[in-house]
Amino acid sequence: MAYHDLDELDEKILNLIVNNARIPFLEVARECGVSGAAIHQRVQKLMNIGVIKGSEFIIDFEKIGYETCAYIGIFLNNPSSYDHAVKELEKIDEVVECYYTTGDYDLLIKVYVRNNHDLLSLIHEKIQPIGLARTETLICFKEAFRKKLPINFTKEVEK
Amino acid sequence: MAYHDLDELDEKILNLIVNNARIPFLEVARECGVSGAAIHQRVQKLMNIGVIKGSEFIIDFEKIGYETCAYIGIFLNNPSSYDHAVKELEKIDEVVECYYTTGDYDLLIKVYVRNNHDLLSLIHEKIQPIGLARTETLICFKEAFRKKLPINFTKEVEK
DNA sequence: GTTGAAAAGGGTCCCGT
DNA sequence: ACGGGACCCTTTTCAAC
Repeated sequence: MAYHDLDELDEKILNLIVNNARIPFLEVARECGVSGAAIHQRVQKLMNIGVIKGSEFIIDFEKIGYETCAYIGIFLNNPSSYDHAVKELEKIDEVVECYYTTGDYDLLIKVYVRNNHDLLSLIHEKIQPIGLARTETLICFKEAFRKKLPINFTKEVEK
Repeated sequence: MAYHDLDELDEKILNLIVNNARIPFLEVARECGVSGAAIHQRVQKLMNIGVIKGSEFIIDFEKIGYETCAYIGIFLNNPSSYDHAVKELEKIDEVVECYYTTGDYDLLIKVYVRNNHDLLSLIHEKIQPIGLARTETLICFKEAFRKKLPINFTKEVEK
């Protein structure tokens, strides 16, 4: 089932719940003018088809001691080592996101550490030993903003 | 109030709820061996001090038609234009994250678009007109994984 | 800061349409 | 696929410890 089979109600529900996972479904129901059971069914459907992958609380990692966030571009020695590198990177707690990329790097990862000193240790003692060609680090010293893509698949937006 | 004032119970609660915003607090209470009211109060406190910034449903954007994700490194013409650039970038729907960075770029942003064609339009028609020196695009053609940092602030982990 | 209980409200399921 | 309703569990509040 693709998103083409989803309708305006699915879209409205998604936009209502995406920024607040704790919103009561009955409130969503009232907003949408349908019953709570309908919302319940729709959300269930959206989870079954994988459009909704889960929910999470958003934590301010800076406030709990992880004051350094960085992106690290990774160059692999050879293409065959992709899977191995990803598997090893996934084992490292501090690595929270990992992408296959085109362009300069082979992989791009996002990491959280307590401070710059820990960043260096992380790279030297955990990331480099995996067996990469080279890495390039980009420290994020401030998150300017973070927001959600408006969900919109029923009518294409005009350019 | 800093994270140093948080205790093992706060830590345990955070680890239990961070990957499931819909978990009943009573279930958390049972896991932690305290009352539901205690969990309720703790979560309230964690929100008040900003450790919990909110909650969200995790959407698979690929499944709703946004098949291209990219990071774009931005070079500004001059340092004074930081704030203006950030303000303008925030207005663009497709830009979902923005960081001040050290290293090669001045800013790093994350964008979601429907396809590569839309990525080009986005850069040429919305991002470049803000008045930047140059941009460098890095397309993520697959998210290898995404996970959460284990929350751990009571005892420092040994290296 | 935590508890237990009470009141209010939401989640879930089943059946009828 | 949706609505109504029943049942049960959860959220939220508050007095008391």
